[in-house]
Amino acid sequence: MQMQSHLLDSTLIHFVNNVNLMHFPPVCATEQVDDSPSSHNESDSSWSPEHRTSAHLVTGPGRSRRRRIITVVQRQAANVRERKRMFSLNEAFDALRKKVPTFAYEKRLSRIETLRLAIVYISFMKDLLENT
DNA sequence: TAGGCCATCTGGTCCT
DNA sequence: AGGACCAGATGGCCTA
Repeated sequence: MQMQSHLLDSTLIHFVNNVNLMHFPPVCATEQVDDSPSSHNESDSSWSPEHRTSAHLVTGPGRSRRRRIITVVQRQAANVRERKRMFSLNEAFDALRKKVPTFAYEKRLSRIETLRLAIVYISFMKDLLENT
């Protein structure tokens, strides 16, 4: 048992040494579509603080014309929900970071690095299982 | 100082 | 109708 865990430890060290996140193959090169409805900025005359709480009429082709009126209170509540959602997402990332092997002195993995390392680690362990 | 990462805000869309 | 999810925009912080 001890020998087995030692074997696993050395294999993991080997794995960590060999993994190179910088050369992870790009998964999906998403097309850049420039019809983003949220690409508002200060130069947009309709975008003033007074208009921030009123829903904009969506007129783009293929877009729903359904319009949703959002009050300041609803917007603030939605912001709070979004913060909570992102917080729980980050908690999940932290949990995943703890499961993925890294050296202690290494800087904290970013979210994208954590995901990529987890993918590599899972396939590594899968191969290990199949070949023993 | 440029680039990477992250938090936050925001509006659109989907789902209940 | 309203919450969840998503993606774009933006600004701050940090590091090479």
